[in-house]
Amino acid sequence: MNEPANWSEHSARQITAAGLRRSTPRQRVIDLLADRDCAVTALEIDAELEGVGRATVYRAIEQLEDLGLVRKVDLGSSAHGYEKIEPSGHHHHHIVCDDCGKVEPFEDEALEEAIHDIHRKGFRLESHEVTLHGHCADCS
Amino acid sequence: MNEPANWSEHSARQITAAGLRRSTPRQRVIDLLADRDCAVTALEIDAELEGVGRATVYRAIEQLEDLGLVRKVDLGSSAHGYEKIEPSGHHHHHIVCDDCGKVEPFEDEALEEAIHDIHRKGFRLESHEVTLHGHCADCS
DNA sequence: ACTGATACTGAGACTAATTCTCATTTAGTG
DNA sequence: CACTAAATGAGAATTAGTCTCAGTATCAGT
Ligand SMILES: [Zn+2]
Ligand SMILES: [Zn+2]
Ligand SMILES: [Zn+2]
Ligand SMILES: [Zn+2]
Repeated sequence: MNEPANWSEHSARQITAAGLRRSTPRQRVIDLLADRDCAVTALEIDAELEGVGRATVYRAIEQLEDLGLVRKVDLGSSAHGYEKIEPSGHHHHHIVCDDCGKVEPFEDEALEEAIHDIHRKGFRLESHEVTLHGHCADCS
Repeated sequence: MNEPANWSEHSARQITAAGLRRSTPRQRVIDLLADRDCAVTALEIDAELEGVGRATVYRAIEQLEDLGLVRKVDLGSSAHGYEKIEPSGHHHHHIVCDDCGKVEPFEDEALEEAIHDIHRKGFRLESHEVTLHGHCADCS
């Protein structure tokens, strides 16, 4: 019961609520992110969105990040992408093949529980990122 | 019962075993990493090691990584550093303050168990990285 | 210790990713 | 419609990281 089609609308509303305007270029970035279920890099977005400037793509991502609508994910070998954050809190983590760079999403309830049980005085925890590294079948 | 003073020697031995030579510049990179208990960025190493070229720093890091002597760690906001890998397998993960960028190491046994229980067909898992994000006391 | 083969090195050119600047356009308000 | 400020795109600037290459240093063999 996810709401992939709604994240775009939800984000547009949050953008407005934050006092920002509804511009076409930014909305196109939002729509592209809404369509993807896993990480996309800033340059991929830039390349895919003809007519939208690089600067705009980076700015949009930054704003969405600030509003907690998008999260940055480490994709190994110095690359990183962004993916939408479902308001439900439902999310996944990533396994990356250190040989070919393939990235695969995964979910694990026990892992989530272990993380939720971590408390650190002097820190208000808000999110987490887990990346498993290994070698995929093709690279073994 | 850690062996912080020995990692440097251990690494030097592995370097030799891999057919590489014992050069002073590379050894200086190793020694610097041996001294640190948490992540250092490549540029920090470069800045701290007068007389050692940037290229050499990056090359040394890459070789140490390939030999499994050093691991890359994500430090939030597009920065990443490297830290030595204890032969014992003993390691820590990181909490980063999304406001000021402060990074703090932590260890959690339950988390490690949860991670070790994860199996993914089509993937031979070898290592993992966990980063908790939040706000430190100073930034709240 | 001398020698040769070759790993290693530093300087700086180069590339790629991201940020910044600024003149122009556009959304939203009245 | 008119005004104001947010937003945009082109491209310059900055940063991080990689590559090239001519000279240097390591090490095995003598
Ligand atoms: Zn993903
Ligand atoms: Zn999680
Ligand atoms: Zn650390
Ligand atoms: Zn661990």
